[in-house]
Amino acid sequence: MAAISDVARLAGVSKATASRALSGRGAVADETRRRVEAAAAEIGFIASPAAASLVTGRSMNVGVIIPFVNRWFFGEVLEGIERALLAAGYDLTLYNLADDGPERARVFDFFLARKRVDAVIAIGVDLSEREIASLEQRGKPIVALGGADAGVPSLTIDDRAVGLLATEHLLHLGHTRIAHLAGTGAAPMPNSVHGRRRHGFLEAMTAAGLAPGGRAHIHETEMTMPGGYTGTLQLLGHPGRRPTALFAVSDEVAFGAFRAAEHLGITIPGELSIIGIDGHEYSEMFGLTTVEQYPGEQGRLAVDVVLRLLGEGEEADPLPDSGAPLPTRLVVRSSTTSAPH
Amino acid sequence: MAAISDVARLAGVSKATASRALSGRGAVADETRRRVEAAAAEIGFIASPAAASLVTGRSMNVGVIIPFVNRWFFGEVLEGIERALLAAGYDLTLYNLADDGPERARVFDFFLARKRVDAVIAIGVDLSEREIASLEQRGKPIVALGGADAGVPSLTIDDRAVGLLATEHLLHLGHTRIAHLAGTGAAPMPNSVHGRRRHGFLEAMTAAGLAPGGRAHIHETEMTMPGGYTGTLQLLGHPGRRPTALFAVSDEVAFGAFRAAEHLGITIPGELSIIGIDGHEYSEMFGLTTVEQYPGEQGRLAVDVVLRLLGEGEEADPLPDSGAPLPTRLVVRSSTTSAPH
DNA sequence: CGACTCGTCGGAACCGGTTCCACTCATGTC
DNA sequence: GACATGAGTGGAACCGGTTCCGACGAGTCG
Repeated sequence: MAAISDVARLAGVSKATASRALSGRGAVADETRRRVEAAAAEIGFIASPAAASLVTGRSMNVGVIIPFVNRWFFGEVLEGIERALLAAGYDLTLYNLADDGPERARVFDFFLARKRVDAVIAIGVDLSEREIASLEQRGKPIVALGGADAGVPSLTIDDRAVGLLATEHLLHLGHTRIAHLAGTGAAPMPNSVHGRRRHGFLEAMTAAGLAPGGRAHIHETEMTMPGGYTGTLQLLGHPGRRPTALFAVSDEVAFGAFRAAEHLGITIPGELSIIGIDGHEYSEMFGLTTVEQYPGEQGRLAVDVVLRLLGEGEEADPLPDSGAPLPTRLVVRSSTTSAPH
Repeated sequence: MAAISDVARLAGVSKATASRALSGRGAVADETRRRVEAAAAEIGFIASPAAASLVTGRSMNVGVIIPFVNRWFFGEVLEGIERALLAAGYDLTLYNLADDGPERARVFDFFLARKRVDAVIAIGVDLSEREIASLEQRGKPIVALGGADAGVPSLTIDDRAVGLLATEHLLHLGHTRIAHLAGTGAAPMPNSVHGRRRHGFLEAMTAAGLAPGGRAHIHETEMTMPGGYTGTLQLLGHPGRRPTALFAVSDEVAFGAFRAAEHLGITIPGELSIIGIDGHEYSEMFGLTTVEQYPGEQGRLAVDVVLRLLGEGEEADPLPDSGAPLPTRLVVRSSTTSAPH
């Protein structure tokens, strides 16, 4: 209701001075600033973002594109981003793009094309060249997180190395019959997160002289607990020599494997060792050995990069080693042990 | 880059007519409209939301306050809201307010007080009177979902009835020693979701003449899988006559109970029946009997109410039975069976 | 045939800030 | 004491739409 002209009148200054006093830009005498601030407080003045945005061209708002909110990794990233953005005075506009349906085009061509977001953070989505070009042409920085995007600053762990590390952990324990529960599309999409983890697995197995003949020991499944459950049932359910260790592409998948093993009467880690990836909140409860990553922190980092790209906090904090993969850590718990015999 | 004045010039009309043609408000000849639309398409005109918002006072943006994004119920609600809002041409600005820290005041006094959101949807948060007043005074409709908010339109299931229903299911199966894993704060906060479910439990037990003497059969725990795990260990871990049935305040808590039962060597449902609440995506995998609710649909409904409050689609769709509790459904699976003997 | 209605359109004000530019005045320098 | 310097301030333009109001022409009616 109250406009800056009201504040100016009450404080006995011009609109220009009132604006300078409240925004902190430009020179204003301390005494004047105090008067303006007092006047603003008195009438409960709150600046209209629309008006400011209209003239400055900046909306103090960042768009976040995310394929799921209900998967642990994505939820954590989102929380981390939200916190960091809020602290910097930015709003977060959420776009949940699960599939590549018509909504996706609408989001890019309408919602994101307008001058409503200053930048875009894309989590785990592969941006097409057209989409990237559309945003960059409008001067909107893009930061990718966990995707396989070329041409835009992107933050990601080294999924290949992580797959290698997890598999080597099992190899070091003496396992030779090791199965991998991969994410869907891992084989046909070698550059996806799933594909890179699968690659790390194969690399370690090959190096150990255990390259699986067929693909018998790799099973692709959805990245969920039920996916891990049914995948494990199929992997271990048939007779014959069973694997003694299982590398699950994510902790949630590993949880499903726990449940399947229970169902099949297989003890963990006695008859089956299981390792996952993520450092899921629940992994401790399961006693799951895992390679941790830190999605909340990754979200915060993505915001850092975005803000720098927007010209904020220029030299405040040092540049993060751009290009360097994000940190991970092997955490050994009770779900992995030496191979039987 | 391109402004509406450019479109107007190219189409050979005034700014006023161009605006009318593109926004659909006001009378414009069909032929003129086509010319304007062609001109807009030619130069890739996209209206600036800030400019429109400045004069109309509407931002086409709804704020959503949510305490967690990584709990199944909340994530599903968020997805439902996002989809519905997007379809209506609205943006969704996310505020993740986990605790009642200083951020909360900042969100209400700064972020939400500005003219940036047209309305607010609050999920599972108890709004203070001051917070409600602050928003309503600025003409911003509020819709509450799953909270215990008085004074604002609120959508919720009948948690007491759900607790009653779940407990009666166990009673009908002949169970008499029934434990309840309640959410934290259920007893001191009888109006919370946890409190109302607990109340339904007690009501059913009392009606069956089984009112628990002490509170031995109720254990409060965090609303997560690890919470259910440790809670169940404490509930069933000590010697003596164990409960034969467990009513978990949520499916996630129930999942934790499954894991704890496995750990204790208790078979389900042979030695322990378990029922949850939610209709969690994973409940089928666990074979969990549960009282389903439909958070995605609830989110959609909340958007319906908000849009109506904003004066959109006034009589398009009929009013939902305001005040009537949201639908739930008992789904019996393999985790519950008749009491032993 | 004059008056009136109605559809269509243009001019101009306006939303609420920010910022450029010009101006004043106190201070410092030679 | 003349002059450059710079902090502090006000006036006014401006961002890019929307909408009020009035004008104009065509069709209708008495």
